[in-house]
Amino acid sequence: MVEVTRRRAIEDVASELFRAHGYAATSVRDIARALDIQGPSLYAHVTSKEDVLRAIVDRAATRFEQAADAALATARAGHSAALDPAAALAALVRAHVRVITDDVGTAGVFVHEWRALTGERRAGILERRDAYEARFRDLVTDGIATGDFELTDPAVAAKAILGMLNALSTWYSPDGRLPAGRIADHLADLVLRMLQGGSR
Amino acid sequence: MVEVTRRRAIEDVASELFRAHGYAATSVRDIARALDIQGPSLYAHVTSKEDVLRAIVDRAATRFEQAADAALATARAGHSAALDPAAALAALVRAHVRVITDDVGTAGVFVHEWRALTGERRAGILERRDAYEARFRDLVTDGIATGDFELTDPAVAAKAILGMLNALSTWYSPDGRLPAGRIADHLADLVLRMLQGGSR
DNA sequence: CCTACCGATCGGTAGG
DNA sequence: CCTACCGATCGGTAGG
Repeated sequence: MVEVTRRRAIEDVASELFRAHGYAATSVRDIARALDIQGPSLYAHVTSKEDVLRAIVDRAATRFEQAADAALATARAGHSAALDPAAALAALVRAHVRVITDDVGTAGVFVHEWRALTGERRAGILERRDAYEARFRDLVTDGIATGDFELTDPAVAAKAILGMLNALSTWYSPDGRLPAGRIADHLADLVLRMLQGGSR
Repeated sequence: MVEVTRRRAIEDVASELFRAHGYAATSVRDIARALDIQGPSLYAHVTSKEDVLRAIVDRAATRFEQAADAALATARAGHSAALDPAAALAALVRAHVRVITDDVGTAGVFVHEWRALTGERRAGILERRDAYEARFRDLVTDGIATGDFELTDPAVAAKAILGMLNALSTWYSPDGRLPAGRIADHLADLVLRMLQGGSR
């Protein structure tokens, strides 16, 4: 968390507080206190408390989207013809896990606190969340079509995968037993096995 | 949600509001309004807002624990000797799903809003959550020992399973496409496949 | 970035 | 279960 601007420092501090205590339970003065300034001084840098939340959630959404773009582009690069659904999904899972472990505060806010947004901001982020979930669902559907995956409901599978991955934002700690890379290995493995079913 | 006492009606209304908007974002007057009474009138039935949360979370914890007890007792009943870990875990998953779908408001509060508890109440519920998670983890460990399951980290697997099941409290609706029973079928299937790995 | 301050709302109490 | 009310805190503004 090396901040270049004051605005960014505010968002970093706020994302950690929002993740730990929730948006509604975090006051503007709590954020200010963590930065060693007075509450009203925050308004020299932000227009409202909700705007801070919007900025955090927006940035997190962008990070998830870009990581997914990069992961799928790489997975596709290897294969001139059709995409290997299992390899693509594994890449997508690893990318998602990396976004969370790289900044568990921001990711946790994206996962849990977007509900505190109102009006258009809420609608906009809901749309992006749905589109992101669709990437997982579509890949599962592809894998069923190619015969790589063996299951009947891609929508439930996508909800299950994202639920299991997003829970990471509640239990991951950089100081934990497992390094982020090992966790990504385990989760990608669990997801693939869940979908592939195998000859059993 | 057929309430016998006023106190229970308060908890039912509050659990739905807490689940939908969060504990901190729900005011005592919001709860009262949903019951068509004045805010202060609530205090004839409860001692504090946090006590309402505590009661909801306590009851939810008890429901999860009792459902797990019953599921494991049934799974054990069939086998005079050693327990079949796959069958036991499937029963545990189904029981967990049923508790959520039977009352998604209360379950959602248990899953997400217990953090708003303070002091001893928070510590107490954290202990019960840990013990509950240990049931899943221990069954996974058993299954690895018997050779039924094929994976290396039971702790990560337990977190993954509960994360995927608990996400149900954010997307399940009684009016949804799939009836609760079908969802339980899908999730139990996904969990078992995730653990069994198979000969692939 | 500060002090001084605003109206609104919060959880909760008194007294019926 | 009500009205009247409490001190504390909320997000935010004015004016430097």
